[in-house]
Amino acid sequence: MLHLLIHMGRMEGPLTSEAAATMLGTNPVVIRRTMAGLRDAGYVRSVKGHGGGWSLTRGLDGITMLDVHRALGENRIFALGPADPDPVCLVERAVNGSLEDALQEAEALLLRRLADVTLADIAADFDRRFAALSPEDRTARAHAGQLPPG
Amino acid sequence: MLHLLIHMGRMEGPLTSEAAATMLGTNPVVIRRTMAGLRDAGYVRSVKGHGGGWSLTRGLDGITMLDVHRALGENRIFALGPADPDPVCLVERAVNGSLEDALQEAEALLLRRLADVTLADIAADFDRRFAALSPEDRTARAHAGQLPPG
DNA sequence: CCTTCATATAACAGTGATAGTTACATGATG
DNA sequence: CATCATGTAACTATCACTGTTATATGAAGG
Repeated sequence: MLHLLIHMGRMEGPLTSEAAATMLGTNPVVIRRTMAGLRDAGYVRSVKGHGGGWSLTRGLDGITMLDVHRALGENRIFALGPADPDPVCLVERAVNGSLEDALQEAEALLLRRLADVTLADIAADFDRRFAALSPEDRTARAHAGQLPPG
Repeated sequence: MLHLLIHMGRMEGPLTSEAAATMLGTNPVVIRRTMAGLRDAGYVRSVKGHGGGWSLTRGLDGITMLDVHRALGENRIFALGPADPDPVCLVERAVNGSLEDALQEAEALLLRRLADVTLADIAADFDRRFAALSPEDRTARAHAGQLPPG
């Protein structure tokens, strides 16, 4: 999804769900479902009808990885977690306590890191990767629909 | 599962899968499946027949939360992750790069924290919680099958 | 108007991972 | 040799997620 937003930041005009679905090898309805979260959070806008589609409401430098993560409702960071969040057994409570301490520290660090990186930073990283390609590769990539920087 | 191991560390004799399943409100076969990982990693041993069951091969201070996590084969720490681990698209590669940087940092921190805590530490935490109970509560808990410390 | 394009959303089907269950084999104990 | 307990295969159930179909709504252009 980050992927799509960055592509959108480099395009003129809106991106249709149809086109986005083709890019990601999925279905337009799936795109709409997912983008709905980003629209509700105010990062993108959707327009119906001729010439419609999805577009950003702000620059790539105004959206962090954390923003996107939250807007997509992906609040579960870890695959681990307490089996029972409020157990009666004191042993279980002690287990949860230790586990949660560790998880919260790691989660806090991850969220800080995600908040540090804007989509513009990722786009700049793309530019570096593109510039590192040989001229032939650059041409091939451009023909494959991957726009060159600028 | 940590739960069970700590109970085992405070019991005389082995714990049957049947009893463990009752404790966790699940099925003996599920217990056997899960404990198999811990047995293969050498933290517990299983004995068949009369008086058989599961027992620890070492003290609770010889097992960390990380040990258990690894032995259970729970290698997926995060619910997040790259959609395509090796994409052709350079934008996707740039996204993966930024995401992986953040994830790896957080994962490394979490693993350090998990490795820091032994099951004996958790058991000690249990003791503190138990000691903090009123005498009546302590009696009630003991009758409910939750052994007092010592 | 009315056709076309595009999103909005509900409803349903497919899919994969995990948990639970049943069944049977094996081994240890008394 | 009966009983207790694990080992394991095979099947079912459940749940979340993805994909699909169908219908409604709204915007643009002729």
